[in-house]
Amino acid sequence: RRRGTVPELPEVETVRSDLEREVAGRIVRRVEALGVRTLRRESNPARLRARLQGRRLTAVGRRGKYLILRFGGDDAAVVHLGMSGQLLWAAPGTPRPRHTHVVWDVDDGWELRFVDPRTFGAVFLSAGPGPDGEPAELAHLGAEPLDPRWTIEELRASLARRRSRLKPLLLGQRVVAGLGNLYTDEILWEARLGPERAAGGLTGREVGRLHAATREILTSAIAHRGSSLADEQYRDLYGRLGGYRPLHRVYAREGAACPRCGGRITRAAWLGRSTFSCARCQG
DNA sequence: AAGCACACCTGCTAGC
DNA sequence: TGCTAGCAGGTGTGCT
Repeated sequence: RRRGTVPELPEVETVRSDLEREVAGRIVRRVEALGVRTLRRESNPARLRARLQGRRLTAVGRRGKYLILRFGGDDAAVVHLGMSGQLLWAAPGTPRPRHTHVVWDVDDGWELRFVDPRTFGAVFLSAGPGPDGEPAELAHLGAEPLDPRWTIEELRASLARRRSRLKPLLLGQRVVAGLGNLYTDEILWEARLGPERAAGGLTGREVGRLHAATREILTSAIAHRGSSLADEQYRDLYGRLGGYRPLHRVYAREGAACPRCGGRITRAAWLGRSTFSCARCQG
């Protein structure tokens, strides 16, 4: 079976850095919002036009899997790629692909396009920054795992006394932001921790391994510009594939030998999703 | 209150 | 060969 890649932190960060280099500094001439479901919260096409047209995109940020397009002052548009969303940089006159839901038309005629067949993605205007300066709508998100301020102690404290199993907790975005099904499996393998371990039962040493593995896997995946699997669904701003796939240790490798211990990698169906792990060396 | 089930959606694939 | 059921999964909501 072909298994898909959906954008998680490394893929979103790759798009963020592409946007920062390519689109930041340009003025948005026109905004078109064509998607019925894509605009979320209080946003609608008229409000998007009123707030963004004629404005300069000053910077592009990221929080978890959310992209933040900053337009100066407190004005920001938040983009989530959902499961099939792509932000694509397109030359003037290039035909728009199917499922193009939002288009930012910049000063020289190039277009930033939000293309999203499954419409799980989202675009909305932020109502304003929260206490941390990020859009208030993202205040529920947990730690930013590559932020140097994220410590082992903070992770230990947020896992303590939690009865949830490790994998669902990491997928929940409230302890750590930005992990999805693929990188959670890769991180738990790297940390030698079973996905069904009770989160509150980790030793100090195991919390340290989880913290280090999270940083290591995400940093490596960003360096390879993210993962694209067989469906070639994930693309960067220029439509190119990510290069991290050959480095996957467990994800979508059911039946293969564990690269660490030679055990058999298994797939378990869980809460409506797949979990890949090595039962022999993940304790 | 935390943890879980479920809805949302399209493209692709296995299986008849 | 043509059709369809099933799977893939991030997030928000609502129930227990």
